[in-house]
Amino acid sequence: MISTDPTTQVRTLCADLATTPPGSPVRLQGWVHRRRELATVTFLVVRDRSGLAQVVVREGEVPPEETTVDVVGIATANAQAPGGVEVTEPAITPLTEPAATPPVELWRPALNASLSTMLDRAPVTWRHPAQRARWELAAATLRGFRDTLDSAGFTEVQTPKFVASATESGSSVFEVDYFGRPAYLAQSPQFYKQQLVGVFERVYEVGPVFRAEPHDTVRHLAEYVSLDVELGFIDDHRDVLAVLREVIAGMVAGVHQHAAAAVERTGADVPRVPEEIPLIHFRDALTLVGAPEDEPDLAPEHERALGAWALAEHGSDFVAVEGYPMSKRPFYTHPWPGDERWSNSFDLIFRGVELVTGGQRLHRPSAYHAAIRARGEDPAGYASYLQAFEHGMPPHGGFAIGLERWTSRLTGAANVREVTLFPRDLNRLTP
RNA sequence: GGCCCCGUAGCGCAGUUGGUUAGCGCGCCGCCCUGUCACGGCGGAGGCCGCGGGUUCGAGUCCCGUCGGGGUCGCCA
Repeated sequence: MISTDPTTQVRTLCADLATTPPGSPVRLQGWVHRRRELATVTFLVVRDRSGLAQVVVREGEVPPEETTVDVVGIATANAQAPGGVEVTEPAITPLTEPAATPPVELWRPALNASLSTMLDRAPVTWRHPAQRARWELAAATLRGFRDTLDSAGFTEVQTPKFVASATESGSSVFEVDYFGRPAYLAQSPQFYKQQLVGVFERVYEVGPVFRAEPHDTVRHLAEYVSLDVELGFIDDHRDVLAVLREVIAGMVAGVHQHAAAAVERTGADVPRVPEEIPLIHFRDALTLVGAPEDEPDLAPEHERALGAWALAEHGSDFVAVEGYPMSKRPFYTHPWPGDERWSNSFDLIFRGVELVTGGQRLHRPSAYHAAIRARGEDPAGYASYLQAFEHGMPPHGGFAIGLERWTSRLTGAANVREVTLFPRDLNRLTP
């Protein structure tokens, strides 16, 4: 006896229908992806998190596209059905009111909508299977990131996003009203992750950071996801680079392991991570790209040139640049031993875009006092942060990866907004 | 923020040197079609041409402003 009582029928995922024995009772739950109404039969394509399934309706109305439905029927083998199995003799129960016509044609293989439409209609446009796959790549990346660090003895931490002072790297911050006094949204977890190295030795954090910089470009957001890592008992920044290499390899493994279908759907070009990421000193990088030798930073054009060089010379999608000028780095940056014009810091360029910044930090309290005074500031203003160093800190360092930049390079998206669920930028605060 | 380009129907677009009823494809609605899979056929509805001002007998079209979108540079993850 086939049960048609929805409360007693176990749910079958659409993707599992193809392997369901013919004749079995099944229950699908999902969205009406598309109706195809013919003279004597209506094909109802149901979409759930796993994929699509075809339901054959011989009589009665089918709710409009995007309505959520519960379908109880029989798995039936049919050579004409996509995947070879379809659901027949269905009892279709809408789970909500008939859905309003979607603003875009979600059932088409490719979503034909401008970026502005995608973003304005994000709650609906993300439903498109190809669109959703982009975020699945990000989610799989996060799993790989966490798996790698968890198994290397790191502790995941969560640090405050309300902070008392706006000091750090000088980038603009958002001021908020914190119970009547000014506070700021954290532009990075830098100070906290360092303090927690004093507790856990090795920490990482996945969380939002906030930048009030008026950068209106394809690779800037006012809020983005930062993958932060910090670890103690290192010799110098190259130990940090070695960890970064393992973390990136773990992210790539995570994508392959958890999002193979999304890779195929998006056509993502998942990089191979070389055993040794090509490493070049900042001053040599300037020479290589033909920039003036007193240039304090690499322009986007130079980063693209370096990316092209790494690919041509080393067959690598990645290149690390070490030794950035101290003058361009934050006060906690450790100088290059023997030549204090340079720093023990690095950037990692992925396919021509700056993906990671990291390096060795100062760890002696005396060095912090000197560095802060050298910037014309009073160490007293950093008292709560400096506690960690005064009470004993190991040599340490770390890095931060921009998630959206990673996924945009992975998918070839021209704009980071394409791979951000609900982007926040200069003009956009909704949806 | 500087510079360049763009705002026309739900979506994607066309619209000639300024000219009177603003078009196309898809979607949507109705009817038809023996199993489709981007189904197919016939018909229909749907637009203050982003907003404000100006030039002109006349503006979707030209000019100014403004808001929004895209790109690029500075800067950054």
